[in-house]
Amino acid sequence: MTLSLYNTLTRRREPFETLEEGRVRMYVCGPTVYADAHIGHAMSAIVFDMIRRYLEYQGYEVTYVTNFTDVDDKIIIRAQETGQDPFELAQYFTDKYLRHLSDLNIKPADSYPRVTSEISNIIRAIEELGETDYAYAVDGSVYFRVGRNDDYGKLSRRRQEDALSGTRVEGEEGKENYADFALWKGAKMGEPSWESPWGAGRPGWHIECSVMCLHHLGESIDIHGGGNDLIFPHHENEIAQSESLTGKPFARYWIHNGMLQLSGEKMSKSIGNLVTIDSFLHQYSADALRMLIFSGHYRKPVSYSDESIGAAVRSTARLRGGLRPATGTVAVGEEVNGLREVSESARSGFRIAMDDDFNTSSALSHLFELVRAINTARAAGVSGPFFQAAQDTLRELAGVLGLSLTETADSDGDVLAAKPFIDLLVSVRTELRQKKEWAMADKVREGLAAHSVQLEDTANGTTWRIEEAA
RNA sequence: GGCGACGUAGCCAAGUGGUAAGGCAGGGGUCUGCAAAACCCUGAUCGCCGGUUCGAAUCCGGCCGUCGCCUCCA
Repeated sequence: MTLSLYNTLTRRREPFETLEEGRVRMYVCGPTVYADAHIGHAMSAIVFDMIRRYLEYQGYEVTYVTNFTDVDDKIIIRAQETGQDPFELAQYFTDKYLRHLSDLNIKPADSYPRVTSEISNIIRAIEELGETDYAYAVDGSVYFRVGRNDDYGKLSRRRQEDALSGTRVEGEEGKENYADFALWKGAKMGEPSWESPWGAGRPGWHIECSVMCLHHLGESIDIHGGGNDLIFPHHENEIAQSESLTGKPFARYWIHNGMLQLSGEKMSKSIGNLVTIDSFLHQYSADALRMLIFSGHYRKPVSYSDESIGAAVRSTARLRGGLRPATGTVAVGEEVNGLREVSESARSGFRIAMDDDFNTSSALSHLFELVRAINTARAAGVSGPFFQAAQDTLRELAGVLGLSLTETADSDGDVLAAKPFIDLLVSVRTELRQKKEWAMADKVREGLAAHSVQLEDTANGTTWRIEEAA
C-alpha cells in the first residue's frame, strides 16, 4: 500500500518517494494580495491542505511553506486607484487571507514568506544568475535568458521555438527574446522600490517563489503545488531560475489543482465571475466547500452553482448525522460485529482511495458507507465502546480531509445566544404534545423551522439542530 | 493556430480490459400523532462513428462538444 501521485512534470502517476526518509518539503504558491480572495483561491488552499494532512496521516513529517506576493503591478495599480499606501493595502489583504485560511480549517503553514521580506535574498539570486550569464540587465531591469536553458518548457510541454516566436510586449523593450522574463523591474515614478545593483526597482513575479523555496526549504524540494493556471509561465520560469541557480532538480513532484468554475468559466478576478470567501462563509460552512471540492478529483474542474453547493451542504449533513449519539444499550452481538467490520473496511478503503492520487471522491464513498453502518447500528440499539470506536473512525477519516463535522450551533455565537429561548419553546411544545394539542405543537415546530431550527421527536425526547441553508 | 484536460443515470461524480462506487434530487415502503432523521426497495451499457480483442466506459483512429494555458491568474 503505497501512495502514488500524478506528477505534472512527467504527466504520469508515480510512486511517492521523498528526498529525505520520512520527511516531506512542500511549497504551494499563494495569492497576490490586492483584493478579496474568492473560493477558487480557497479551493487551491483546501486541496493542498488535504494533501498535507494525508501525508501527515501517513506518518510523514511535513514542512509546508506558502507565500504571499505582496509587491506587484496589480497591488500598485489598486493602491493608486484608492489612494492607499501599497504596503498597507497588501498587509490588509494578507491579514484577511490568513483569517480566511483559519476559518476554512486549513492547517497553518510552517512559514508564510513574503516578497517584501526576501528582497536581499532575491537580489543576491539575481546577481548570481547574472554572473553565470543566465540573466542580463537592460536599463535598470534584469531579464532571464530563456534560450540558455535547453530544457526550458519541460513542465508546460512547450517548445522553445513557439515561446520565442511571438511579438514583443510593450514596456519591455530591450529584451533579447520575447520569452525572456523580468527578474527585476526598474522602478517608475511613484512606485515602491528597493535599491539594487541595477538601480531602484522591485522583483519580477517568478523569482520570489524560487528564492523563498530555496531559502525556506532548500535547493530541492519534494512537492511544489499550485493551481494549474500557474503551470505556464510561472512554474516553468521558477524551474528555469532555480535550476540555473543550483544546478539541481528544483522539485520532485509538481501537483496542480483544477479550476473552480462559475457558470461554465474559470472563476477569476479579471472576469469578475466570483464568489468571495467572505460571502461564501456568510452563507455556508467550510465543510460544505470541502465536500463540494472533494466530491470530484482535485485535478479536474469543479462547477460551482446553487445546485452543486446545495448538494454538498446536504451530503455534509449526512456525514454529520453519523456522529449522533447512540440511543440503545446493545454492547455485544451481531450488529456490533457488523459495525466493526464496516469500520475496518472503511478505513482500509479510504487509504487505498487516497493512495491513488488522492481520490477523495472514492474516499468519501467509504465514509458514507461507514455512516450508513453507524446509523443502522444505532437504530438496532447498538451502544458502547464499539459504537464509539466507529464514530471515532468517522471523525478521524473526515479529519484527514479537514472536515470538522461540527454542528453550526457549536461555534455560532448567535445560536448560543438563542439557545435558552429555543430550549424553552421546545419544552413548552413537549407539554403541548403530552396534552395532544397537536395544532399548537406543530405551530411551534413550524415557527422554529422558519428560523432554520429543525426539531426531531425521538423516543428519548425532542432534539433540535440548526439546519444549514441549502 | 500550438499545448493540455474532459464528455458516465435528472444533477454532481468514482471507475483505464471481464458486463457500472458514492452523494444529491425523485418514486415506493418501514418508523412517527403528523413531521424530521434513519433504514429498505427503485434508475444508466458510459458524447457519436469505426477499429483492436474471446471480451472495452476503459486501448487505437476519426468526428462533435465543453473547459484550461499560450506571459493578470489558485
